[in-house]
Amino acid sequence: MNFTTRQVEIIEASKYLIGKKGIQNLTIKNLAKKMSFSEPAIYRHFKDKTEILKALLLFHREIIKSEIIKILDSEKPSLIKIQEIFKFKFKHIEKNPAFVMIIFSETSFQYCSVLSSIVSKIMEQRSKKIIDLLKEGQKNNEIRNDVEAEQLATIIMGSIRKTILSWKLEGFKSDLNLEGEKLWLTIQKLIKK
Amino acid sequence: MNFTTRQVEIIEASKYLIGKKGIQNLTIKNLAKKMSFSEPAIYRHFKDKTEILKALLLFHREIIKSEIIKILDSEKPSLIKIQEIFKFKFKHIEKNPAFVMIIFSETSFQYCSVLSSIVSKIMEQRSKKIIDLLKEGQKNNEIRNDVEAEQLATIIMGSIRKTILSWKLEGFKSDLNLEGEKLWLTIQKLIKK
DNA sequence: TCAAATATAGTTAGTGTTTACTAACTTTTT
DNA sequence: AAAAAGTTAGTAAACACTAACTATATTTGA
Repeated sequence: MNFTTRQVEIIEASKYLIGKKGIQNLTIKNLAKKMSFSEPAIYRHFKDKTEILKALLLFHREIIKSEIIKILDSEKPSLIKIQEIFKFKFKHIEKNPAFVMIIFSETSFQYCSVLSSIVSKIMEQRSKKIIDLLKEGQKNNEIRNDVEAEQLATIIMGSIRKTILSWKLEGFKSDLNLEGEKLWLTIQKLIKK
Repeated sequence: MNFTTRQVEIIEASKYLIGKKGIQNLTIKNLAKKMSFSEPAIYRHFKDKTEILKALLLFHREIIKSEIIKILDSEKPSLIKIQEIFKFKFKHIEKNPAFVMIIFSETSFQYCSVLSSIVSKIMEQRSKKIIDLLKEGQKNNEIRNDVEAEQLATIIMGSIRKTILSWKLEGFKSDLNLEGEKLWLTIQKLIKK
């Protein structure tokens, strides 16, 4: 998980390319052009293309993970914590459109079990954290407990994804943070006790 | 939108290939093999590969549309109608795994604006129908009206997608219809008055 | 301290494979 | 007779990746 400066540069360039035209825009040729050196030079820094995508996923996972841990470690009520994770997700996506492409490209990764299992694991870990938070909230009487935390987590994560997807399909036109806030107000009303 | 028998056969074969190994498994070569004739023969029935995917999307859209209209035209309460659409979606997906792949491959279609706009339009139309149903339900005092119908639609559609996605990422192991029923029970509790 | 040795990071030129698609011909159906 | 639906053989482009070479730092040993 320790990357050289050049490796980070290549990861950033990959992010740029994916963000602009999707996964299929990440070719060694385009990457080399963006880095303004030759194609074989890429292979001095990464064994193959899969390693680049793997690095991209892991690099970003760490950034997000540390941010979420910061939120979880605070001494705030569960509902506020969920709200903060909510806000962070939308802010992060708006800043890193490349990551949207990656999030929605489980299908593109299907040919490569290594990558799809990384995406799958990331999603599972996120789910777990949300579920724990919801259970905590239910215990503290902040969140209604006539419904299962697992289902609530599905609803929360699903609606976040859907909002982001609609934003993407509409060509990133609307204000994603605003959409996120509107969604949160509704979610909050539905789940709080 | 009128397809010949051979065209329908090719659409079915495409569905099979995508369902098995994803979009990237749909190549003219594989398609020809599955149809047990030569590659150029495909081009006697479709101008190019994009036309095949377009046909696949439109063909299925019609099937789903007619089913949903049947539900909408009945004289049942809105909440029951939503439940029926809910059930239908899960049943349909379990029967047609290929369609899951297509639903989750907006990214793969990004290179082709024709295809991505079809997917985008299908989603938008579905959204509209759900929103109308929810508004109807709010008017009839079946559904809580302290939240916007648009947001509820996002939550409903998002959580359906998320449930299907988890099922897919887990390798289609769990009972999708059961998951759907569990989700509905929760959604119902959250949205009804 | 400084030249030789070595490791690092780049180059050009090219390979083999896969891809969608076509030209030209043949068989089958109408 | 002609239209429709198939065939073989092939093309051009895109792709990930490699071999072999070169320039540039970095390390090492007298």
